[in-house]
Amino acid sequence: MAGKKQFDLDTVLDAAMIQFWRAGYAETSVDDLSRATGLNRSSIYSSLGDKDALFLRCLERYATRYGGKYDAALSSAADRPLAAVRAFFAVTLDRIADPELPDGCLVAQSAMAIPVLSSAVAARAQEAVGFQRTRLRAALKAGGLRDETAEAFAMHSAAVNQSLAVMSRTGASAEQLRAVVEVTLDALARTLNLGNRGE
Amino acid sequence: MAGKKQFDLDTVLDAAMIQFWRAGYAETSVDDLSRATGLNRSSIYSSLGDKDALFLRCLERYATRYGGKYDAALSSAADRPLAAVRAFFAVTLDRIADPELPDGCLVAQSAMAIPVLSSAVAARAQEAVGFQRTRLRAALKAGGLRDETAEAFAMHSAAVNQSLAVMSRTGASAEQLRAVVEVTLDALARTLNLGNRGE
DNA sequence: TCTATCCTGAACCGATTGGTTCAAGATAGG
DNA sequence: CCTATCTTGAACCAATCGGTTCAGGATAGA
Repeated sequence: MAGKKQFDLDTVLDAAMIQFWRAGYAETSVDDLSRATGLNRSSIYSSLGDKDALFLRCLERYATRYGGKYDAALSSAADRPLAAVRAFFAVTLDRIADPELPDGCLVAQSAMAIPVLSSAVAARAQEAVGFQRTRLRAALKAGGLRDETAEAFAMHSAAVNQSLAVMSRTGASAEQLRAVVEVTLDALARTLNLGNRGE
Repeated sequence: MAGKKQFDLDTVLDAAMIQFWRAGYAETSVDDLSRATGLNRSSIYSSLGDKDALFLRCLERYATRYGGKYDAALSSAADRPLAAVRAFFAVTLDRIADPELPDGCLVAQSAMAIPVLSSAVAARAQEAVGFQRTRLRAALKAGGLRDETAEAFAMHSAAVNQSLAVMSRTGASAEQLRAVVEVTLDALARTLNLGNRGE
């Protein structure tokens, strides 16, 4: 070894991720990334690869970080499915409420841009959206919902979760976003009660 | 007058609108617009203004065209609120199902890009999202919902409507999108029944 | 036919895009 | 101290960006 790394990789990746998150792939130039990370252009290429590779890495980082939180929120679904889904949405609402982070959602942002993304990036974005549906479906099944009902609610909840990203960018307040979620939670609560009564 | 217009304005505007709709503002160059419309670069500038003005015009066109359809769908809300809201979502689902048109939604697309749009365009996009909530709220109130309930359902329905744009871009099937909507419609149906029983 | 009007293609502008190269400087291990 | 390794800034590249200009062709009314 020799000269040590003169920047913190985690800090740099976070800065790049936030830049992509805020402005999107197309509206982020390598110069923007250089400014955001404080790294020189040539350092970005030598240390992090080209724009596509870096974006993919940021998408991965985002999916891993928040994917973990979503999984944790849903972990209690078998015992208390309603509270679990509420916690699921709280992950998104808390993230939006955090003034340190941009509004919106990097995955939703990328999903909207799929027609103009490279196939590798598009596939990864599509996969990330699919994961949300998968973890919701598993949680809802564990919570006692019939297969088709779980599937429908998983799809619906994943969609509503993405919609929060859109609405937050239009300046929707925290209360308004909560209202969006509450309608879904009410519907789930009634469906769960129906199932309990039926057995 | 002299030399007649050598292109059909409606056709050209539709082509430009679809280009923006598919690729978004940032990923659409004036060259792309030239190719999509068949018009020369200089013709675009002299006849339609610069990129910003043209985008604004396309956004206006989009909002007017589909705004009218949404209004028509909701017009029967006083008599049959559930059917009206179902028709509201059908406007979006039909549009997504149309193979002639891009997936997604120009308004949702623009809303996601608000942080990097010019203030005039951003304001217009924000306004367009607000209109959806307003027309839904008015329809739901006319349908007999209490003010707060109408407000919550309007917000929720507008959000779900936007989410269809995101989900359609990830390759969601028509049945999956219908499932997303059906959960919302079920919730509305039960809320409407509750109100009827209460009086 | 003449002429005013409109549209066309092509060239041009400076700025910025993603991407590459390289000499010079900083650093830590030997 | 010396050297191998890493980072840095700056220059450079071709391509494209949004935007402008202009000569010439096409057209319709007079």
